Amino acid sequence: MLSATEENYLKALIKISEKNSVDGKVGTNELALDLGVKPATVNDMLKRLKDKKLIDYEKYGKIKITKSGKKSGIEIIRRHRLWETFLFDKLKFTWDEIHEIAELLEHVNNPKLIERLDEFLNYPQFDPHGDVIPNSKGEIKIHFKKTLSSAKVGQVVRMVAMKENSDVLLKHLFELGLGINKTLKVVKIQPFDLSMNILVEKKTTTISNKLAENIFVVCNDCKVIGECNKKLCDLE
Amino acid sequence: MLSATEENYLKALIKISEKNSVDGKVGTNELALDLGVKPATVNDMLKRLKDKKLIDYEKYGKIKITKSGKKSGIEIIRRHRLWETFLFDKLKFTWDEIHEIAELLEHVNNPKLIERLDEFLNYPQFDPHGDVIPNSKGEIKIHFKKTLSSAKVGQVVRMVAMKENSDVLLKHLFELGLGINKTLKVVKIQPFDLSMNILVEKKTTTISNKLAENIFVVCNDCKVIGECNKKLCDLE
DNA sequence: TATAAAAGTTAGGTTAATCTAACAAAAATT
DNA sequence: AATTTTTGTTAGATTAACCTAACTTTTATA
Repeated sequence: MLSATEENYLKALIKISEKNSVDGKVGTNELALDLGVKPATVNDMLKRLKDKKLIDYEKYGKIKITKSGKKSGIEIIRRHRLWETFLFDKLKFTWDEIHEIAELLEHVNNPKLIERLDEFLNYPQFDPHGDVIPNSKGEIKIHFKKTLSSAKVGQVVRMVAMKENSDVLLKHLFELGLGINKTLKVVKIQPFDLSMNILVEKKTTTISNKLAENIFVVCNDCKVIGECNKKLCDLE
Repeated sequence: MLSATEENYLKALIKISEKNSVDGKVGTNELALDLGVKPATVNDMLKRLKDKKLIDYEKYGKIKITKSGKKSGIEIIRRHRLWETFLFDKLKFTWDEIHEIAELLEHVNNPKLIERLDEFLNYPQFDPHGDVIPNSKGEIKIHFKKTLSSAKVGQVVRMVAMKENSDVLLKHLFELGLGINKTLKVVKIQPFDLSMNILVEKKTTTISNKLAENIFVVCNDCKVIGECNKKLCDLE
């Protein structure tokens, strides 16, 4: 069993090591800064996390999350992103409101609750910010995010995010039958103004190039990678 | 701001003082037993709750919750019962599963979350166990729970609970268009076997006396009482 | 390479929430 | 009324999560 604090350390560790990239190793001060606590506090916690075999760590060395730590951390990320999806899709919160509330809900630890929530939300693959939701096995789909405007005729893509969260854009997309996690096919691109004919849920609509530039999509058949041995997203 | 532990003390205090009835006063050992901690632990906490003006308390005296304490406590009860309703109605958990999960979710403190959840659930008045859900002002509707079989012809009542939670009963009720928070009117009672003709959502159906004995209802126009100066329910 | 700066550690302290063991007060019973 | 039982309190510990202040190691740079 992990405390909410320990869970936050693992989450931060995954986030920072994604950023640092090269070796995925993290420093004490870096962690402290991210978590908003003092380095001395982090130092105490590192001992605890090491005892629980959630990190590899030697005095004055760098921090490296273990397989087991990563597994737990990804579970928290999964919970966070599912709750964000719930708050956005069902309770109609806006982009900027969901993170803070999900930070609280993510620490409610009940596996069946998360499975049922996933089912209720119809197994979403992306949260409202366009980030991948790890599946129940902790696997993460690697994907290549790009704007819809860069898609080719005939391609089937899945919408995962928007460049901005304005009400106008949101409403416009809704009217077109578009939204996060919706799949669409590029039917035709007008050479004159680059406007697109797309097929969404058996209905054909036309969208301007300007709109297409504001929609992020991923290809619809990327690989599932276990245990997060790759970056969470934005991989190129 | 209250800690989850403090919230649990207030909840327990309200629950026990409802039971003790007469003066609504509670003892240290009683509280300790309910919360599953030692009396010494409770004693420490009493000092803290007194400092925060959540209880009235003198050494060796009885514990009495204050207005402010009751207000907070009722808010926790509201959260708990709304989450239970969510888990039952939306995530399809059973009666016996919802309490435990709601015990965790109730401590997520975000007022807007609870308002939105309430709205999403369509402002339910009773949780799946048939207990009243306090409204957003902390007001509690006093009601007189009785079995549907005791209702008279012409009466309009609201279903609030069942005697048991069997799948068979649940499915049967669902087929009849019945369920918690549904309103129904008694159209006719057959003198021979006491079976009832009832009107639910513009549809008339017949239910046996045996079934009617297993359904708890309340009259549809009871008074709203502020600040919980009466028992939560089961008032006669 | 010596030294200054940055990064990391330790020692000692605090608060919330728990415990055990011993004690004190109140209530019940003989 | 005296005594026993129940109830409640205090003192002293523990653990998690935090802090400050002082110290040490590593890294960067003059």
